[in-house]
Amino acid sequence: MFKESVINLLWKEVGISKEEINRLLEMPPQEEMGDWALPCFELAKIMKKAPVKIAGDISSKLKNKLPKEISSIKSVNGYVNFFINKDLLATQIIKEILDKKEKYGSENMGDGEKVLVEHTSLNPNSEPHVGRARNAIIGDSIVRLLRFQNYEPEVHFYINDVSKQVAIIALGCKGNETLDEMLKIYIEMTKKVEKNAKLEQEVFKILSKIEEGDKKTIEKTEKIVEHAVKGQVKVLSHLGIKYDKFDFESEYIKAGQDLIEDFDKTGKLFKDKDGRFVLDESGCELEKEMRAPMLVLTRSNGTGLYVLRDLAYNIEKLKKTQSNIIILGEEQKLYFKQLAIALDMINKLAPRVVHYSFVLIKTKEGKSKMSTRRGEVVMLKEFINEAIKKAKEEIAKRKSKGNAEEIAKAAIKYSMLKVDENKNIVFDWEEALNFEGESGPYLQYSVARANSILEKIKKEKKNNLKIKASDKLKLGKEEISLTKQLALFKNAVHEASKQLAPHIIATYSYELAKKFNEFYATCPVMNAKGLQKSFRIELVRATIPVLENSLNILGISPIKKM
RNA sequence: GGGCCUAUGGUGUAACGGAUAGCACAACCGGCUUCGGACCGGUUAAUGGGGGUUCGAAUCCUCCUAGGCCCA
Repeated sequence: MFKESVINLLWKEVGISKEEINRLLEMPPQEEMGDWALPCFELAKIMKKAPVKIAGDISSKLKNKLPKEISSIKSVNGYVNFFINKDLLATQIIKEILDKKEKYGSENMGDGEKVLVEHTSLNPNSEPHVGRARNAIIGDSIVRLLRFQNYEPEVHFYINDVSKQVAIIALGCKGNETLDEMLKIYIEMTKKVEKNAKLEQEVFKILSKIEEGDKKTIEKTEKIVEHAVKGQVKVLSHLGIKYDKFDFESEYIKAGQDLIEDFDKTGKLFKDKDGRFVLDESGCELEKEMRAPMLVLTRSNGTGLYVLRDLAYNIEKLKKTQSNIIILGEEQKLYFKQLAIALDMINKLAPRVVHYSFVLIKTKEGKSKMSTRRGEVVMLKEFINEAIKKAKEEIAKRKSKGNAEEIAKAAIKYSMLKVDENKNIVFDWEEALNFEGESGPYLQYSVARANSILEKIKKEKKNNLKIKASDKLKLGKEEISLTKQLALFKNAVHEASKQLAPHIIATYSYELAKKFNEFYATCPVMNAKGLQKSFRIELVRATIPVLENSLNILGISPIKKM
C-alpha cells in the first residue's frame, strides 16, 4: 500500500533511518484519518520538541514534495497522516492481482524448499472427535499456507502402534471391526482389564512383545492398527485432508534403542536405582517447570519407552529435510520441550512446533475436555453429518443449487480455524452450524455473488473501457475500502506464515468478504456507466482470486454457485 | 504445591505499546420495480480485580481471582 513511498519520502526529508520509519509507521484506526500514520511521540524525546510541533513541521515541510503515490498529508494530534493516491492504488493493485492470479499474495518464502509437516497422529483406537479434528484442520491449513508460499510440504501421520491401548485392542479385536465397534470393544476391554489382574498381565505380555520388536505380534497388531487408521483417515478425507506418508512407531524400536549409546556420550545419561536409563535434563529452563527434570528413556528391563522411539522418529525425519513442523495439543507442551532438549543434546534439530488448545464441551458442571470414555464428546463424523444436513435444509429453503458437502465443510473448517490457536474453543452446535455472519458459507456466498456478476457481464458482450493509471476514478467509500483490503492480503499471508497461524487468514478472509458485500450493496456494477462500470467490473474480477486464494489456504472450496 | 496458556458487550471473538476498543451471534428497528436476502444499514451493550512501567496499556511487569493444560 505504497508504504515504500511513504518511507522514502520521510527518509529523504526527515533524517531518520528507513528501518526506524518502517517500525514507527502504522495504520490509523479509522480510514478517514488516512492510510499511514507516523506517530511523533518517540521522536519528541530525541528532538526535544513537542510531538504536535514535530508532526506539524514534518507535514508542512513535505507538503509540496509529495510523490504521485501520496495525495495529501496532514498533521493531527502528534501524528503525521498520509493519504495515498487511491486511483493509483486501485489501478496498480487490480493489475497486480490479475497478473498473478492464484499466485497473488505469495512471497515465495519457501522457494521450493521441502518441509515435512506432521499432524493429526491419532491413537489408533477410535475415530476422531471434534477436538482431535482441530489438530488435523489446523495442520492441513498450515500445509496449504506453506504450499502457497512455495514450500514443498510433505504430510506425515505418525501412528502410535506401540502402546498399552493397542495391546488391549489386539486382545479384544479380530481386525475386521468398524471403528465404532473397535471403540466399544476398547472401552469394555479397558474396564475388564482394570478389574482383572490376569487379563492385565496378558495385555502387558502383548505390549512387551511389541516393544521387543517381536515380528509375529507386530504383524498381528499391525493389521488391526492399519484398519483403524484407514477408518480415521476416511473420516478426515471428507474434509479434504490428505496425508503423504504414514509412519509406524514400531519401525523405530531398533533405532530408538541405538540412541542410548548416543546419549551415553553426552555424559547426561545414567541408570537410576531401578535400572532404568534416565536422561538428566537439569540445568535448563525445565528447572522451574518440573520438580525433577529427568527424562526416563527405558524400563528396568531395558526396553525403550515411547519417547525413545519418538526421538528416533524425529531424527529420521531430519534425513529428509531440516525444516520440520509438528502440530501438537497443548497437553504435549512440556513433553515436547523435554524431547527438544534431548534432541539438542545430540545436536539434532527439533521440529518447529505449533500448539493448539482443546475443544471443550459444555456439560452439566460447566465445560470440560472432550472425553470419549465419559461420552462427553462430539465425533467428527457426527459433526460432518449434521453440517451436511443443515446445508441441505438451507439449500432446499432457498431452492438454490449448492453443494451441501462443500458448504458443510466450509462451516466446519471456518468454525475451527477462526479462533486463535492458543484459545480453547467451547463447542456449540448452534454456533458451529450457523451459516450467517462470520462463517464459512458466508465466504463462499461472497465468491458466488462475485462470479454471478461476471457471468452477467459476459452475456452483455459489450466492450468495456480499459482503466488506466491516469484515470480519475472518483471512488466511493466502499470501493476504496475493498481496494485497500485486497492490497492487505500480502500482510495477512506474511503474518500467518511467520506465526504459522491460520486464524489470521480466516479473519482476513472474513473482512474481505464483508467489504465485498458492502461494495455489492452500494455499488451496482451492471447499471453503472462508462469508466465507473469498467472499474467496478475490474474490481470484482480482482476480488475473486484474492477470496479464492485465502479460502484455499483455509481448505474451503470457493464454489461458484451455491 | 510448581510451571505454561487463557480472561474483551448477554454469547462467540478482533486489535505491531498509539488516536473514539473493531466484528459476528442474540435482541430491537429498517432496506428487494436495482448484479443472488446465506445480504446490507441502524440501536443497545465490553477490556476479570488491585498495584506498577510509559507521553500513551486490552496489550508490558507484579500480586490476586477464575478456567484450560502439564509436572508433582
